[in-house]
Amino acid sequence: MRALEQIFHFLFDMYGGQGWWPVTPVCGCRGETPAEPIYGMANITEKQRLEIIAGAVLTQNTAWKNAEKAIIELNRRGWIDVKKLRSVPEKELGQAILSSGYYNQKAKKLKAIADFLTQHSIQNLRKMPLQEARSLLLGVKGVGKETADSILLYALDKPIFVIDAYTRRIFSRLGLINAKADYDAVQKFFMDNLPHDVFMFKDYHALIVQHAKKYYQGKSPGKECPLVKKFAA
DNA sequence: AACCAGGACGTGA
DNA sequence: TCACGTCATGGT
Repeated sequence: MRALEQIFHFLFDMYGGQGWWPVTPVCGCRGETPAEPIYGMANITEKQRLEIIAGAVLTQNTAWKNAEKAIIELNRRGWIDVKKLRSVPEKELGQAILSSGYYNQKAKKLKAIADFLTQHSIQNLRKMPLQEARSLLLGVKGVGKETADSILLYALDKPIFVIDAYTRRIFSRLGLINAKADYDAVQKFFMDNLPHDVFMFKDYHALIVQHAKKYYQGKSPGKECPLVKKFAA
């Protein structure tokens, strides 16, 4: 099964490297605030890792643009900080992230994660074996499989493949997975057929989102998708 | 003006 | 296990 690797290269040639996770310029922490999202992120800061974790929650079933506004507001208030997230009243936190939708639930989730990070620091989580960190994350209320895996991959640099609704749409359309397959089965399929490379995993998922936004929204998903004629079974 | 966005969780069958 | 309701703002 080389299809998955071939599709990655096809998408990479088509769109180029995506440089996910998109860290906001205001969380730059590199002296100057860059005008555009930072690509590569080999030496990301602790604060940026926390911003990614918060972003993973804020973008749940929400357009990234709306989540991003909330992230910028959190930065503006100086709340991309574990202690701040814990100490600020939940109601105020909700107001700060209003634009991301589900703001009451997400305020609770951010607090739950902040509490969790007090017990298990980002540094410790990074040193931890993948599965151990994963099960700990899944124990946090509001953190499901996709969010946990997004955090593991993009904030903690762990080699795990993120599955989302877009992944299902594209690859079931190609006939490579069953549309009703559960999260773990789809993830296993990708991880069994790809080298476990963190940078590739990051860009692959980002490319899937980019591609899906172009060809898999609206009525008749996948209509003009160039992957279909080349890779559909 | 419906419809949907880079989901997760609680509930009842 | 599985289907379904709930949470909610902002763009098309």
